[in-house]
Amino acid sequence: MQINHWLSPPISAAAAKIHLSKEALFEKPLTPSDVGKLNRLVIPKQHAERYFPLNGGGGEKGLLLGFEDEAGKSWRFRYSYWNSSQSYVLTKGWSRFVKEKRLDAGDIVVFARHPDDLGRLFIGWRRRGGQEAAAPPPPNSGGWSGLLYPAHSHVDIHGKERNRNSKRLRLFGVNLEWDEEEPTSGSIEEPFLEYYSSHCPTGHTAS
Amino acid sequence: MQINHWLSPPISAAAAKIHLSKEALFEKPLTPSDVGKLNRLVIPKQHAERYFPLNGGGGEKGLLLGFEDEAGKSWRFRYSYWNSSQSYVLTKGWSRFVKEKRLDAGDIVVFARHPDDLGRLFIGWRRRGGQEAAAPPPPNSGGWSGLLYPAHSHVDIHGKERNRNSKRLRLFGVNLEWDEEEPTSGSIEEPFLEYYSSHCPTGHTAS
DNA sequence: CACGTAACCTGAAAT
DNA sequence: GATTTCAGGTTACGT
Repeated sequence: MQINHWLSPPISAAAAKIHLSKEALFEKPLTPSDVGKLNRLVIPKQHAERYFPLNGGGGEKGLLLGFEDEAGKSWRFRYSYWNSSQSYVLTKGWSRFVKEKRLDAGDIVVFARHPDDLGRLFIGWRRRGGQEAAAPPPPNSGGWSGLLYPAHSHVDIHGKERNRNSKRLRLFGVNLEWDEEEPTSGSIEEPFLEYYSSHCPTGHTAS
Repeated sequence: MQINHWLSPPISAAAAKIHLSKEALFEKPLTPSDVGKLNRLVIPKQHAERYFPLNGGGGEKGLLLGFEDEAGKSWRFRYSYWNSSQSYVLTKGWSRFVKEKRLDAGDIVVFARHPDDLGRLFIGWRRRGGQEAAAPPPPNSGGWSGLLYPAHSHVDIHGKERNRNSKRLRLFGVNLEWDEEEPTSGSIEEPFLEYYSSHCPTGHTAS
């Protein structure tokens, strides 16, 4: 069963904002092309236009987007719109990210931003679902050194990525979403932190 | 056995200059990309910077280089530096040359200049090596209506192209280099002229 | 709007 | 082992 890691159960958005450092934007399950020789990541149009708008003036040659990963490492990607395929893509720099993180088709890339500085972007990832609950994650099985909360009220509601067994709760104008099945025992935060931070070089663990 | 056509045996540079009309600069064995759909010829950096320097002032958008072929026909190519690949290229005009000369991968393009007018450039070519010594060259098997001598004293001394069985002689400040094995019978000039000029429409043959 | 070509990008290989 | 080179790709754009 897939755990939706950043949509933790009964935490209010305000409470989350206090000790969570990232605002989730969207996820992209990687296609074979996303991790293959095309050296590009297609960003679903609805997310691209909502969070990374290219309003013409943004530059016909696209722009450079800077992200931080779970270790605080900086990643800069060229972001542009391809008329030929009518799609938004990350190009230059993307293949290096795929290689360093050993990403494969089915793995999921997570985009987020700083709640108080919307220009500060983060990129995370996790291994493709199916094994997390069945076995302890191997080292480097996922990346992000912090908690997340959703940025808006309709995360993938219409997308294929939405977990149809999840539950939603609207608090303080923000919808929260989480999985009901197979709740983790004990603290709701520890497994998440354990999972995401076990290999984090900056030491942001749940201790 | 490949004949090094412009590095003829015991001819002094001065003698050569009297009746040879071209100063050899360098050769480029054509890659599949050089003759393919990329419509560009990559000029090895060492040769580009030595003979076709683009000193910034040459124009960030490159410059137009004019050459004469074996028939005296004028060819103009756009010559520029690609920052992305850190390489010097001939672009505009190149594909027409490839098509007219029927150049294929492995064929060799030869660059030369006028000894007394260094701004006068020549471009020649020959079919890929391996058959010249084994069989008489077919019509249109190579192009250049003149003799060549090396432009400088260290042609590929450190490169892979240098024939390790060749001999060198320094005369008048110019190193000459030639193969000792399998010397051509008779005149040292006739095979060269025969080979390069057999199809020359202007009739500059060895007659 | 299809085609030709300029410019950009990357991986592999050489150094 | 980091850097440079360049062959082989890509997209973008002008005609």
